[in-house]
Amino acid sequence: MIKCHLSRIMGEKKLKIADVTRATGINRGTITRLYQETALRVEFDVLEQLCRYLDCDIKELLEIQPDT
Amino acid sequence: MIKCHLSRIMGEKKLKIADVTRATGINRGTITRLYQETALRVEFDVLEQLCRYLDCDIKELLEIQPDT
DNA sequence: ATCTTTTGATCTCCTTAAGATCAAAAATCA
DNA sequence: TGATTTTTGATCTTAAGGAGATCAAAAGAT
Repeated sequence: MIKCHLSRIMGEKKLKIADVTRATGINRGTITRLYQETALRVEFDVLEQLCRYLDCDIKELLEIQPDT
Repeated sequence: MIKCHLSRIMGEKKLKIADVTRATGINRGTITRLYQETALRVEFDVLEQLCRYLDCDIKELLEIQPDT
């Protein structure tokens, strides 16, 4: 299972979904899905834009969870 | 730009596309696109299966390239 | 209380991966 | 070398789910 840490990172930076939407131009629905962890895939340019805006690495955003 | 290092990793391990297809069950077209770097997005479960099979981390497979 | 902003929910449209197939190229073997 | 098997490139259709938009409710600000 792949875990997306967007909500934690945004929390740490006190960012709202609307902030990320405004700053990156990424569709709000897309960010919401990643935030809520309902997304099953990701476009490479979305991943890149998010990392750049959040000033983080891919590995900080996406992590492979060990099986439970 | 996001760089996918699948071809290099497969090369190092001397794996063919057919090998990865067989072992992971991922569609050959999907692996080919990642190998040729024509894919524009990736399903999370494909990413996970590839990392597990190749025994690598997401960061070894996907990297954000600095602008050229 | 009113106005603005944010967010959750939901809808349609569109892109592209998934999956399958065919033929050519490459590799394996007799 | 010729025959057989394997691998791969190309391409087509189908389908999944993100893109984009909208509406209403909730939250926040004035």
